Amino acid sequence: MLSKQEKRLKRIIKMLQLSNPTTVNNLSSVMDVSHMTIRRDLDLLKERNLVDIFHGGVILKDNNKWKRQHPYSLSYANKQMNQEKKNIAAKAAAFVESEDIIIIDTGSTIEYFARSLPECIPITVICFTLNSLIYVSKLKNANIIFPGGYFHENTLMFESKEGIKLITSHPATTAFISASGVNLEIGVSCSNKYEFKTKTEMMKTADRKVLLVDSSKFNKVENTLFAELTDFDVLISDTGIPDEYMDYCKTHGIELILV
Amino acid sequence: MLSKQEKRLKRIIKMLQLSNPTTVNNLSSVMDVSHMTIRRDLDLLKERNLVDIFHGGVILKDNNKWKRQHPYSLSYANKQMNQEKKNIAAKAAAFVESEDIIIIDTGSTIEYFARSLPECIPITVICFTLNSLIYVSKLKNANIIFPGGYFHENTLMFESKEGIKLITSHPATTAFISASGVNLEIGVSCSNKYEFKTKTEMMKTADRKVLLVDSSKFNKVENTLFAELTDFDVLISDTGIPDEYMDYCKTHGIELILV
DNA sequence: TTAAAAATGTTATTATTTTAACATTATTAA
DNA sequence: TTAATAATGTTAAAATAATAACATTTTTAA
Repeated sequence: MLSKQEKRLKRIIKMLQLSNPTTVNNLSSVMDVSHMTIRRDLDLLKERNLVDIFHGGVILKDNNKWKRQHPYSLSYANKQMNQEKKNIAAKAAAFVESEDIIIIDTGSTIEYFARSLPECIPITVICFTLNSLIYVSKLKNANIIFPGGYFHENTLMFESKEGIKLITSHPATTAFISASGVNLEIGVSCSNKYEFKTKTEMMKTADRKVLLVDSSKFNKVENTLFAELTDFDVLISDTGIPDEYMDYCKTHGIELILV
Repeated sequence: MLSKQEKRLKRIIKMLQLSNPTTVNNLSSVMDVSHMTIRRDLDLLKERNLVDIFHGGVILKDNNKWKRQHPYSLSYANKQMNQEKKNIAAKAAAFVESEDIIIIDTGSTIEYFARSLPECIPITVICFTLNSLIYVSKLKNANIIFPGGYFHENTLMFESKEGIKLITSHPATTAFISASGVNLEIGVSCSNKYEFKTKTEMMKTADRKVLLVDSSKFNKVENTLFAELTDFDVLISDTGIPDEYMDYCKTHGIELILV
């Protein structure tokens, strides 16, 4: 026999399946318990990873949503910064203008960026990861250039000498680049050696360099250094970055955007 | 040209597609407009029946018309021959052996072939279409080489000079090739001029050439001729092919397999 | 049954969001 | 260009929701 509370939890889930999301007030009035009881129930459901709570209500989590919809996405180890990444990506998308030739890097933030690209202005997109390609290829307004090469499963990236040549011969107006480590003294780094050539080539050819990194990457150094922070024109991150980086950007003329 | 507001509306929908629901505050901060502007936008979207508004935020209606189809498969004009294509693909997959380096062509039959590839022997796959890549990239037993280039939406194919070089520098043991026209006198043809270089290069470098075509393609000639029938070592088709092709294969030493 | 524990309810305070009125800025058409 | 109009921004007051502390009820187990 289920406890009263467990029965309520089941009923909440059922109600959510009927209309998602719903409000604390609605649940409270329909189930004839106080809003505090509902809130405590929701806290439990949240702990069990079944719902998300927002100001005023709840939404049912679709746990398999990610896998079902996007089987080619990276299996993100750290989903902690997902909202920040999405916001950073959305901000970056505003930098894309009509007739731009943009080149985009690897990583989950960049995948979100690819998913945020405008659909109403003509652009050319150079990309070299499968996860981004899947979204970019849907754009009706984009020419797509994919410098191919050898496949790396962990990043879903392709790279080769020939691919580098394709990048070199198509100078981008803006490069949107990610990193797994950003350090004032040491520089900007990534996790895989094979990324180096592609990253540095993007940096060389692109007119404007935009770095997209969430704040969790700051003060870290990963195994492959590929740029100085001053090599970038724009840095987009979230408000969690250390203060010294704000000062650094100011004094070194890097446009800093925090979401 | 869309108005600023319409652009914002599109962007709001996009952000919702990334994370649903979302808050007025989040939208306002990411898009750098006041919350009142967002509220007015949301009112519009609500009027258009695209979203629901609740205290604090918005949720995307799941009947929304912005949901795009997944266009990673070719929109097969002729689904008549689908079963034949699948059977042809399955037969062809039996030709793949351990340590093989195979290169695979464009088209729906080849997509079925990619989906039929063995999962238990180590192979290297060279492919250059998005639809095949999506299946090949799931294989745990395959090294993948993707000669990149410019994207062609109708065939989901990529091609470029640099891609050709990658093909040349990785001679395949077997090439699995498709065609949209097979004609005894004229030869084997495809529908798009841009396929020519890639197809002829595959033919040149591969040790063994296998042609996969269903019987509906016989006696047809499409605009770009890329080979003679005698250039192939194996022809896999279905029992609907004209008799003269059977004789031809016999007299010209082409292994003919009908499913 | 009863005391202890757990669950639920009540209330006031705090935090957040909404609304509405008006100011400012951008866009449009003459 | 200017005047008119539309779009967006600002602000303060009103409405709603969240939190926390404590009261009450229900459940549990001796």
